[in-house]
Amino acid sequence: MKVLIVDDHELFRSGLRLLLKELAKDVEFYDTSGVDKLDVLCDYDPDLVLLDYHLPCIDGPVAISRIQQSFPTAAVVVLSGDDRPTLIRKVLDSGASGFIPKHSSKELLVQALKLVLAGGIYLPPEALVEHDRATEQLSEFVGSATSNRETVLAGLSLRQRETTLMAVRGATNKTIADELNISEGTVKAHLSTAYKTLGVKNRTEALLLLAGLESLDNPGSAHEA
Amino acid sequence: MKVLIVDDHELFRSGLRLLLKELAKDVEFYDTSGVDKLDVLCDYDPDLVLLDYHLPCIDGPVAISRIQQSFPTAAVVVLSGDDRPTLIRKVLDSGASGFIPKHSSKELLVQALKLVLAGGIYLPPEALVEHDRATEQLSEFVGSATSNRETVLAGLSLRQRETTLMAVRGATNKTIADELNISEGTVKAHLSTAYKTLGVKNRTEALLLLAGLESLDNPGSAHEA
DNA sequence: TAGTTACCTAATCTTTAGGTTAGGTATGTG
DNA sequence: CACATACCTAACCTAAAGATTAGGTAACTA
Repeated sequence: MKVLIVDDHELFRSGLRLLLKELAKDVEFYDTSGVDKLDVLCDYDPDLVLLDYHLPCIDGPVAISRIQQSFPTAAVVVLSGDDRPTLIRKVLDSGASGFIPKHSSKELLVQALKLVLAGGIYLPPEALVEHDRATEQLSEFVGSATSNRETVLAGLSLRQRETTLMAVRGATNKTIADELNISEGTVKAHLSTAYKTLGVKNRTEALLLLAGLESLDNPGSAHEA
Repeated sequence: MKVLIVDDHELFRSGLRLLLKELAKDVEFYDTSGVDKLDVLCDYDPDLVLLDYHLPCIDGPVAISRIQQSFPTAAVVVLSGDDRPTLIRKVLDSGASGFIPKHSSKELLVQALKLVLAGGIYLPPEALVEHDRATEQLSEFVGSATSNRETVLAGLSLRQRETTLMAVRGATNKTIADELNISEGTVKAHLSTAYKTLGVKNRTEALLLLAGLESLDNPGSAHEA
């Protein structure tokens, strides 16, 4: 296996080399002090790149993407003394397969790297600490909720849309009827045909569909990837 | 090392046992089909708990926290066939140390578990797919969806939780009754009291509450007088 | 012990939801 | 013109949902 270490501290590089002997017997090392010297290594083709995030004179994410350009098949793992969640997130979003704080134990480092080489992504505990309150969260939820919404509702007529949306927000048929100044029977008819075109059986399922939660959890009737 | 496997499929449990023989020589297994049987194992004290997320009749996050109560020192890893980012996030937020999609390779599973046991957290690649798109906007949507869920459901009894969760996922009273082996009347009674404590009037409102969407707001062209 | 509380159970009755059919209008097309 | 289509309307009738009442058990308390 070929490993490339990118770090400007010679001492750290050699320490890392020793450490990684535990990863596998047949490790072939190459290391460099900066990303700007990658061109020389164009035929090296490493399986794993260990990158010190705080290189002088180059931005971390830029370094990551430059490495990925040079070695598309390599897994990039970032090492850093700074383990703030924001940074970790940034690194992973830049395409790295792992983030390992420098204060990690030897065992953890080795396991994390093995994991990455097995195709996984390593995320240190610190990355999650701040999550709840702090910041980003994916809103594949909101995203798909609203976009699903538009596309799915497109197949409905005006009255069908109106009644369905109101029903799905908790209104009773009676309420909807009053609101729209039509009879309750009419509301039911609209809902019925709307359900049919949406492929659902009742307002609960309609809500699940429109909210983009095929299931609130379980696979029952979810679409498969 | 002691490993506890919680899954309702006997076949999956035994397959997993075989697989995990590769993890270490001195593995001591115990497995069970449901979280409700944990009391029996109170003196077992596992190092690692492998949990199937989609257990019948129990909410995933509830299962996780119940396991953590019973075995505070154990690392909980969730296995699931469903690998949507929302779910993964939910699992990690519930305190699990890892999420492993069931479609993962044997190697990846083993490495991920080693990693978790070394103190890390494993996150599958799928978890990051959607991130870029929505990273800035941390859906207090999902956030409040899950956390609301826990706190709100806390006020319900076991049966009330079960029936409510099933109802809210689109199941009919009849289906719920069959699933739980009780009469439809009983289901209705449970739901009725659940609604009362939740402060809602029907399953649609319950779903809106639990999903954290007070408002599925504003359609492009909804109500018009 | 009796009394209280919490929970699961279930049958009843009322209300709400949903399916079906059908009439009305306003289009567009041969 | 006759014909078809799409949509809004609404009155049925059945099915599902929800409220109410009530019996039974276990645990806890006076």
